[in-house]
Amino acid sequence: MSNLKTISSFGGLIRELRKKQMLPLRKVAARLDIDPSTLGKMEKNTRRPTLEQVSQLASIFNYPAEELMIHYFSDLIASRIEHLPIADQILKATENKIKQRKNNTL
Amino acid sequence: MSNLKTISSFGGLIRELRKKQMLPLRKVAARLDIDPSTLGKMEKNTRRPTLEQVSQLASIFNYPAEELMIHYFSDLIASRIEHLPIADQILKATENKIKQRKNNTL
DNA sequence: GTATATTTGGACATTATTTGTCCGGTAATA
DNA sequence: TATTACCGGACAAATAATGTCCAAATATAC
Repeated sequence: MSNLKTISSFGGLIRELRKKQMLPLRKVAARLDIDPSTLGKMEKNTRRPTLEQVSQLASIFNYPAEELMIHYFSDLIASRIEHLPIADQILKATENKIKQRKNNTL
Repeated sequence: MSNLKTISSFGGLIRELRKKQMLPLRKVAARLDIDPSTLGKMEKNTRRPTLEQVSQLASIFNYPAEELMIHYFSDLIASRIEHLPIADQILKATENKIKQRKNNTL
């Protein structure tokens, strides 16, 4: 039940992964070289990890880094625009811009 | 020729709008209460306006605020992820999350 | 071609946001 | 009950975003 469609947040996902391996925050936090409290906040989506921490987490939990990155960035973007009525249009426009810019530099 | 599909950047758009009205940076900057240089950078996409400045620009140029906002946010997001090979998947995941969260709070 | 106005870009300053710590309280577990 | 884990708020440090100033480059008007 933990694929991109059912797990909705980065924090929820890494918490699941940690629980599955029966690790306390303390242990994982030590490997990331941060305070357990900070990691706890990441799991509650009130703090964001750095990109490097995202890779480290993927490696610690032996989880595909790419998928974790997708969760990381989509959370980041969603948090920024989900409250707007034009969120959908923004995403479409973004898609178009990226396509267009890619073509222009080929 | 200045619709969402052909104009690719926020800066390019506001520059076009300003030129169409034959206004120097100086004049528009004065209305935004910022240095002309800052506005110039916004037009070159090396500085971002605040959200309030986006509305002000819409009003100054008599351009639909919503559309300008779409340009603003899509530029913001594109700049952050366009260099990634997984950009597209991120956008899809974002879309899904937003949909899902909207349903969960209905 | 000179004078004037506009635009550009870099160094620096200011402010806002993000990330992290510390610590005291609460909840769960042995 | 003792121990371990987790939570959450106040504060601190680091980073990023926004803005200014100024001098050089460009364009426009005379």
